[in-house]
Parts: sequence; C-alpha cells; structure tokens
Amino acid sequence: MPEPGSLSRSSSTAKPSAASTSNSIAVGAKIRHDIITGVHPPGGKLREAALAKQYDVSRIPIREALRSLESEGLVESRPYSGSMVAPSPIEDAEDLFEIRIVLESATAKRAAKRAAQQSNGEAPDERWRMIRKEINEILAAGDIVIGEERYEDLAVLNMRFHFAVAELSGSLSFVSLLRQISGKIEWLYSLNVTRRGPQAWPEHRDIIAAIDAGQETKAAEVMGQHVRRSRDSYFAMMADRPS
Amino acid sequence: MPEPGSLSRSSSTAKPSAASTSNSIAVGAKIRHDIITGVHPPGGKLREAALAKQYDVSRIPIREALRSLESEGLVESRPYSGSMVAPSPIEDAEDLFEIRIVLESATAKRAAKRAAQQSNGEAPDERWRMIRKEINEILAAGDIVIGEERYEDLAVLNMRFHFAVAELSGSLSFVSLLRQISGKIEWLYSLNVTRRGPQAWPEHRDIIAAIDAGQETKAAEVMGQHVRRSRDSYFAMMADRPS
DNA sequence: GCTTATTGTTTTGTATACAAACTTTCAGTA
DNA sequence: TACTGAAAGTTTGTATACAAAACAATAAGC
Repeated sequence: MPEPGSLSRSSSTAKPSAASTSNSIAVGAKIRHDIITGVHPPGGKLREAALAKQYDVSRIPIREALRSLESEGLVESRPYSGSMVAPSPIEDAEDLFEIRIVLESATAKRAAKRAAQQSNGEAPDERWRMIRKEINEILAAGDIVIGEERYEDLAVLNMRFHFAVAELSGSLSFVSLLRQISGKIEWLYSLNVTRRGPQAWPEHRDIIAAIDAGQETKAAEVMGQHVRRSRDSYFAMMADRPS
Repeated sequence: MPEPGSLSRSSSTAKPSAASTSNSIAVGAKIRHDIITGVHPPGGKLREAALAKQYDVSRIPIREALRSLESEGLVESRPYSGSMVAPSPIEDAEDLFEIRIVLESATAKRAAKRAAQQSNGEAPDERWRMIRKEINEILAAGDIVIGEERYEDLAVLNMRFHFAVAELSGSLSFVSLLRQISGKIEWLYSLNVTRRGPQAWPEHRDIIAAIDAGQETKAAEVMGQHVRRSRDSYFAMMADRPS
C-alpha cells in the first residue's frame, strides 16, 4: 500500500484554493496533488472510506475536498454513486487551451490598461506595486529552478505567474475563473513541463514588458501567442509519444 | 420570521448545478434562489445553525450547499469565521460582462464551426440535433413568457439559452466554466430583466441564424454584440436608478 | 439460456455530538 | 479615557453513528 497522502509535500503547492475548512484545505491539496501526479489514476474510483483511512481524517473533510475538486473538474460525482477521478485532461486539452487564450489575453489586456493608468499617476495603487514586485520574484525564481532542472517546482511557478497577471488585471472575477480551471491546466502542463518549460519561461518577460509599457493590444497578443505556443508544444509532444 | 426556504418553488429553476448530494442539491438551489431574490442580503452573515433550522435539514447539507455556492462566487467564507453572502454582483458587473463577451463569443464561434461540419455530413451527431431542437423550444417558450410578462421565468430561459449554445460548441469545459459564473450572471440579469428581457430575446434568433449558417466569425460577432447590449442596458438602468 | 425479481452488501447521505478556533465582552491598568 | 489582556460565549470544523439508496449476486420464471 503506497499511502498516497504521506508522500506528498503539502508545502510544494502554492495552495491557490479558496476553500474553507482548515483540514479540508490540506487534504484537498494532497488529493489534488495525488491526482495530478497519477497516484489516483483517471477514471479511478474515489471511495470516501478508503480516502479517509489513507489521509487519516474522517469522511467529512474528504467529502468537502471532493466537492472542491469537483468544482475544479478534477473529480466527477453522482449522487449515491460516488466520485471518480475525471478523465485525463488530454481529452479536453484543445478546449482548455482555447479557454486560456481568450481568458488570459483579456487579463493581460486589462493589466496593461491598468499599468497605463498607473504611470499616468491616476491611482497610486499599492496592491498593484506589490503584485508587480512578486512577479519579478517569480521570474527570478523560475530562472534558478530551470537551471537546477526542478521542473515540478517550475509548474507551480508557472501557475503563480499566470495568476499574478490575472491579479494585475484588478478583476477578482477573472482570478477566480482562472482558479476554477487551474487544476486541469496544471495537470496538463505537468505532462509537458520538461519540454515546454525552459522554452516558455523567457516569454513571460515579453508579456510583462508589454504590460509595463501599457500596450493593451500588444499585451493581449503576446499572451495569446504564449498560450498558443504552449498548445502547439503540447500537441507536438503528444504526436511524438502516442502512448 | 419569513421562513426563506418555504417560499421558493424549487421547480422554478432548471437546476444547472452539477453538485452531488440529493438533499444538498435542493437546499443549495433554495439558498441560491434566496440570495438572488434578496432574501439573504449581500454581506449578510450565513450562520450554519440558523440555515439548518430555516431549511429544515442538518448542518451537513447546509455546509455542502455553501461550498457549492462559494465556488460560484455567491458566498464567501473564511475558516472558522463563517460564510456571508457575496457583495452584490453590481461590484463586478463590468468584469462579468467582459468575461461573458470573450467566453460566449468563443462558444458561438465553435458552435458555428460544428454546424458547418454537420451540414457537410461529416458527423451526423444526434446530440447536436437534440440540443438544437431544445433551443427552438426555448425560443418559443420565451416568446410566450414575454407575452405574459413572467420575467422571472424569462431569466431562467435566458440562462438556458446561453447554456444550450455552449453545449452546441461541444466543449464540456466551456459549459462548466459558464456554469461557474452562471449564478452571478443570473443574479445580475434578474436586476434588469424587465427592461432588457423583451428587447434582448429576438437577438437570440440572430445568434442561432449565424450558427446555423456555419458563419464562425459572424456568430462570434453577433453574440458579442448581444452581450455588449446587455451590458449597456444594464449600466443605463443603473444610471437611471442610482439607488 | 436469458431475462427479471429479490435479497444482501456496499457506499453514499445525513443527523447528532464533541473539539477547536474565532469573537466579543469585560476587567484591569497606564 | 483609551488600550491591553484574558475569559466566556458563540460558531465553525470534525468524528462517530445511523439511515437511505445504489450496486451485485443469486434465484425464480419464461
């Protein structure tokens, strides 16, 4: 018995979840991690009693975690029938990339718009400066992680970067919508991170440059290109490995 | 004491929720309805014990319902601190409309693309025909409802129409993403349905016409215009009533 | 042999009970 | 009077126990 819960470093993920219960959050993060890393295979049944024993909590936190994962699309449930791991995100890769293209182009555009407003001194937003600073740290951390080839951490940093851009947009709605699909995006990304990661990371600086310059259209375009390249890289990878 | 749960016809909503538990679904739908109709005012605290008594169930289904509503953005929670009704969607109206513009333009575009494939006889998709037929019924039902000025039902039909278009796109990811914000959209829509509803309904036929013709670009454009008009109508309404 | 009813088992759904954490209140002090 | 601090009270978080529904296996009937 592999004891799935015990082998996951709960600190490895940046916990983008906005759930509620203290323990449920931790358990949910563990199960999410174990789904993404394949400990719980796609289509596999998730019995509440078994999970409760594995993660050493009662069924209640397990249920809450499963509800949260269900809303992220990582788990599917039917009343009185139980939960199972969602089919591999490979199935809706095309859709997910298209959603990212339209959503994230919009966030980049809005972020650039706000940047322009900032430089006009219109609104000296402290929160904006904080997030903008955090992005620099994320980018620097990514450079290091790539040098050390710690790709699992790169996947997390990549997610954090895209969330940060969404936060720059100033729209909580966009952030929370992005969060809804972040589970599947990260799942998908982790399948190709060794190939795409090092190539993709420098592109993030181009996105930020356009945002900083306040060029709305260009920011949207660069972000769209970025996601499109991720998509193409993903499908190229799939073509190479038709496993 | 107004007994909030008892005055909601649970059959009035088409239950777009994909939650799980039998009773939790019903309770969640009731609470959602009571939030949208203002029984639970924005910012109001939602105590689990009180809700349990009001809706005559235990705290467990209440909790599950609150989690579901939280993921829809209708409720906000903090660990050990409780839940409250989210601030009125008025706050993020601009964002919600922008999200709808980019998302629903994409669904309309994809639906048109699939329609073109259908007419080429490429894939005789039975499910497509079923949804397409359902749309005709929705449109007809809307005409009747407008004639009778039953605007609450129109809000539901409007939501069903936009969901149906998303389903025509063939992408479950788009549908579930739309579902995530459907609560707030419906909430927002219900504030302006008497004004916008009758005006907006005929536009739906233009959208479907473009989709049926397989004109991707036009379908996206018409859908975008449709949502933009809703947005403008909404803000015009807000300007008239600065309550 | 195949379909269908029936019962037994398993699993989820819900209620109750208890533990943990936050909030508020109220002294006490500077 | 304003502020710090602790303790009571309230509310959420979790565990256990029981009820209801789905699933599976078996047997009866055609």
